[in-house]
Amino acid sequence: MTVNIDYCRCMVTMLEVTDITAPADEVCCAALVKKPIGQQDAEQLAVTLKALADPARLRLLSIVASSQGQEACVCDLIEPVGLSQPTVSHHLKILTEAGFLSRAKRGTWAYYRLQPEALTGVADFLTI
Amino acid sequence: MTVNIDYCRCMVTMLEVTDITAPADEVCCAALVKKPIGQQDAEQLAVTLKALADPARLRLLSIVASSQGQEACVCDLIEPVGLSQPTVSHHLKILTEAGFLSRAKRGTWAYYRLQPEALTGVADFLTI
DNA sequence: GCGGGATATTGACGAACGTCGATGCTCAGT
DNA sequence: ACTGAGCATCGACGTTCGTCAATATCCCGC
Repeated sequence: MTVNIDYCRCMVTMLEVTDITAPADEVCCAALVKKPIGQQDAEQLAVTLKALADPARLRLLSIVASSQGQEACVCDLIEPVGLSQPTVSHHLKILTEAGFLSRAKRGTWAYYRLQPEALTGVADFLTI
Repeated sequence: MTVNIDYCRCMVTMLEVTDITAPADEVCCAALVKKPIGQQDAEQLAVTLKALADPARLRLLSIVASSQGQEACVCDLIEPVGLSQPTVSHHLKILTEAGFLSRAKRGTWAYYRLQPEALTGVADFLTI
């Protein structure tokens, strides 16, 4: 697996790692491992991870992601996850605010679409 | 970024994706995106992600990871995170049970060491 | 503009979580 | 053995979270 400098830059700016003092023996990335992150960065990252850390939201995200066009409306999600409509809307809102989904209203339907960059962004954080 | 088949196999076995019916137009990985995950898999993955989804635990993990030998004892972690010793022990236990840290007692000290595979395992889940 | 369908918001409730002080446990040195 | 240091566990507290029923909002077709 090769990781180029662009992936790193995305993370570096997000974590504002401006003064890297750790030994530069690694190629790139893994901001979490290079240098202790600050309190604010930790809180922001925790919010993002907390959006994923729920079985219902993981299933919703997975259903949307595996739908054609990586897109689905709320009415198609209620029955598969077995939760009430307000609860599904609640979870979709959290996923959207965290950047994992985007929302587009067409008619009376609300279509949620996967934002793959958000997933890869989190993944790069955890990759050595 | 190239992802080989071995990374995929690791995830496939973990999610027991035995009957992949989704179109095989993608090379590999991203079990979350290929096919809707089941309830049990979602709960297990949520437990793992929930272990990361806390500012104190992210900071602890980051401090341990950036220590020499990717290892640190509890007494070295209390002051940097600014929490009580019982709270630090509590968080370290959660991170250890989730597989992100390992614990080794030497004398009266308990040394926690980073388990990088756990991080890459989660990252592969989220990578397209 | 009215009625009905799809979705979002509100309010409420129980469960889970993060935190701490107090206490228990284990090991090293005396 | 006794003592102190390092760490884990326990019990308790306030907060956050996930969930639902009820209600509000938006939009389309008549």
